[in-house]
Amino acid sequence: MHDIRFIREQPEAFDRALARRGIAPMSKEFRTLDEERRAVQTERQDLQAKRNDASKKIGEAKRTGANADDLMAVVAAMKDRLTALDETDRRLGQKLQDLLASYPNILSDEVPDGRDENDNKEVRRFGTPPAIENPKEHFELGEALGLMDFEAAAKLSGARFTVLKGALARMERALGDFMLDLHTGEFGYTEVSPPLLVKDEIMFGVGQLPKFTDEMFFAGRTKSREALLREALSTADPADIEGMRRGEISLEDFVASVLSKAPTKEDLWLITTAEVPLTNLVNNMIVDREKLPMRVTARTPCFRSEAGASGKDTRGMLRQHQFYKVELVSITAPEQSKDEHERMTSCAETVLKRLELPFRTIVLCAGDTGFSSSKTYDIEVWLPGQKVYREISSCSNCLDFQARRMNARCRAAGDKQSAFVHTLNGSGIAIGRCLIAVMENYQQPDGSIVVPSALRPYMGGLERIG
RNA sequence: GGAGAGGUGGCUGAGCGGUCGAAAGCGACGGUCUCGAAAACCGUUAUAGGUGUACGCCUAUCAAGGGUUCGAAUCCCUUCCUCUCCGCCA
Repeated sequence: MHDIRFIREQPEAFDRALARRGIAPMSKEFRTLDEERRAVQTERQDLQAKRNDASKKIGEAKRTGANADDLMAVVAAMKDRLTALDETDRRLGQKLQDLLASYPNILSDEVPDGRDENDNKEVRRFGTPPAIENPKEHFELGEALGLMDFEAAAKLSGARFTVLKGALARMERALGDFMLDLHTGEFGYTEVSPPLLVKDEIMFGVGQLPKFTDEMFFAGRTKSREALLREALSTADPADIEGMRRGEISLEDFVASVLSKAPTKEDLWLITTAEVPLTNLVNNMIVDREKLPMRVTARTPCFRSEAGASGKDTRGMLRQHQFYKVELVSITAPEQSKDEHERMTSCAETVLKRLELPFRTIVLCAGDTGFSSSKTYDIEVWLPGQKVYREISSCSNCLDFQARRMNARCRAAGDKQSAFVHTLNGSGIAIGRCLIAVMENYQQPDGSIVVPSALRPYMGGLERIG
């Protein structure tokens, strides 16, 4: 969500920011709409002031028993205009809000120009890829061990699901435990166990709604088609029903009209990441400045439809509809977010260092940076089976972009002025992909997998799988 | 799922058609007093937006959104949330 005052005061800067994302200039439209709305608002408020004044006098007159007919006539005369202004103000205000919420965040100056992932810049590298002869991919290793079952998963849920068994199921659990212990024990994050189903406004707060419904799963409660139909019909305009009966309105138009007015209340969305509930912990709050930065972490399942990735990564468990991830979220005061972003990224990197997995960290270019983010580091882990670095963590500084959508502020004790907080989120890290990385990097010629020493305490001392 | 009771400022809690952005108490902050503190006393005590160079003025907000009315915290409708009892349930 953008700040209309920023656009009003620095229209060129706003247009330049859009240009970096490959979006045509919009400041003119914003300013026209803004001026129109403020004109309406001013007239409306003046009229309201007059009405309030007259109403007050009517009250006094009635109390003393005097005649108030003249005054009442004055108020009645402005009624139509006022109603029209109310409506216009509401409409323009909504239009402005929707427009402000539909453009991506302004990129940091530190983000390199570029169109897509090919233009991302490496910032550092850790470890060296192990020399493995004829390395296998994780699904080959897992299936051979009998601990990874894609057929069973397909039977239960279709494509893009996995059944893990035995030591691999345990390793998944161990990885999450290890990460949570690291972040809470050494980096000061507070562990949270949040809801996995959330409301519309919560998805809006992090920028997931209204634009990205395709990526999400929806948790609707079952209702019969009849009930749904009756519910929709109950909102139909009687004039439309009559019109359709007389054949003046086609069935198609009638249905369209009913649906446009039908209740839009949704049930709940499955979270795509724990960022959603964790960031929204401060939704619609004014937080004490002294309590910032606030650092929280959670291990949760994540649910993604992967609608835009058909055909990509279909083998194995690299890209799933459901996977576990440990998420890091920081809520900071505005001046803290830049340092916090570096700190958070290093917290995520530490996970890979402790597991002794080779990785590199890149900064995403303008064209590859997500909607809500102003700057994003991706951490990519080495996968010997594919011989490439693959994304395993993404750490973003959203500045006040999400805070505006959520109305999340902070205020120092004794201060009058409040400010929007800054929000940051990062994977710390994706558990499913981490499991893959461990399997492939620690694979042995006989198909067994050595357990990284950092993980052994979490697996009852087990040193090798298979 | 059924029945009922509610949602008022940082908190407790009055108000139930007019002068109410809202009594009172608590808390917090400032002052008097004191060597200092406590007590006592006096005072201050929301947020957002519009508008003007400016002390300022105006608008909105008593869960949210509509409506009735000259006028709504107060009346009506819808939604959300909380609590109590019953049923069901890991």
